[in-house]
Amino acid sequence: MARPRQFDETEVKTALRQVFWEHGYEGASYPDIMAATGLKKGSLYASFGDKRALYQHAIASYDQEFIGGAVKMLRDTNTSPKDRIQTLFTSLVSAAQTSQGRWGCLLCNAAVEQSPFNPDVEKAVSDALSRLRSAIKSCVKDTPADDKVELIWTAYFGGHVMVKAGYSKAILRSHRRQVLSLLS
Amino acid sequence: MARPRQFDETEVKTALRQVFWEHGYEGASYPDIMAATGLKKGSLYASFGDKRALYQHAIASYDQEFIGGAVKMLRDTNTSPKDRIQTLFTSLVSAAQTSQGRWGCLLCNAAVEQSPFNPDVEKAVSDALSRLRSAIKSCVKDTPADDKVELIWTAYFGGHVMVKAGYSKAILRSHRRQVLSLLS
DNA sequence: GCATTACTTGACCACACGTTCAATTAACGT
DNA sequence: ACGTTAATTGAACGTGTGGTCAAGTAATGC
Repeated sequence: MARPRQFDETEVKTALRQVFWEHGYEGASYPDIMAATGLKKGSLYASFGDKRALYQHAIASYDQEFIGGAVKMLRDTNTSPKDRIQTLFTSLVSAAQTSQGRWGCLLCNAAVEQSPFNPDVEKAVSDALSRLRSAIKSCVKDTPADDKVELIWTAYFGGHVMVKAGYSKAILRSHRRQVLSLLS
Repeated sequence: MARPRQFDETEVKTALRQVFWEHGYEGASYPDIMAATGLKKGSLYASFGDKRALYQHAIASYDQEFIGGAVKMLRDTNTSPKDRIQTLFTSLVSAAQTSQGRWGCLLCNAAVEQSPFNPDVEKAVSDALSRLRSAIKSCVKDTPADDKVELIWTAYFGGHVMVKAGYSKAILRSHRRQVLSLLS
């Protein structure tokens, strides 16, 4: 056989997720990407493809880790629907004004800056968003918010816009309280 | 005296708004900007400054025209609060899947792609967003949605994310109905 | 030990970017 | 008619971009 890879594929994908999350697609340059992953351009091209492909890997990693986690949480019937929605919006409060920058939600960022220009991004993003919507739907089923799925859904991503815009945790807490009031 | 300007300043600012709205900050190149405004680089620099300044002009134009218009509408007590909120979210439905592309909301786009990196953008965007929030607040005062200002506010910008993501008018209409149900 | 094979490296490419500026053009006051 | 002054033009600049590739390196099977 031949020389084995000197990096862990999952670690690299996590680094890709991080660097595109922080800088956006166009804002992340190869120097940034190389610094984040520890790989040189050549290795990145050989193993993962061009910049667009790297971005798709970043989206996939975010989808799997964060959207996947949220969906699982929202569908966990061991806790009350209200607790689950509270957990979802608490992650938003945590995302506001952290010391490590305001990254918002990678999917939300990708939707805004890339979906209209890149069909692959559009598909990956809308798939993930729709999955979250379904999870919210199943969570609020048989609650007073049964007929307010889209409202809760957009409120979640609108909250991420506010995080990017620089609003405080206090605003996001008010926001969370108002969402939770729909469920009682 | 000297040679007068051969362009209308307001028209150029409108063109700047359009081109950054469509392509985003980094996505709009000078060829794009020159085509949209009809001015050459030199004139743009002499009259409006560098690319960051052009972007600020675009944001200001959007703020004045669209946010200003929405604020005025929301504060117009000649129509019912519900009608006013309906008008606001009908603009969202119209923004979905138009033939001329999915531009969303320039302020929302600017928040996501530039606010964390450009303090001037951050200030202009959060000012405008806050003004809209105040207008929503005054609109829903003394309605059942009196305590749901942040929810309606984020739902509006979350809706713009969905427009960018490519969702249909039908989804946006459901969304509008759910927002309006808060007011009755 | 050696050939094979895959991974890694860094130099290199063409191009597009935002920006600058000297030269040109055109309107005004005199 | 002319000089002044600002607006306009287009070529040029340096830099950074995403992408390529031949040479070097290291692990495996024989």
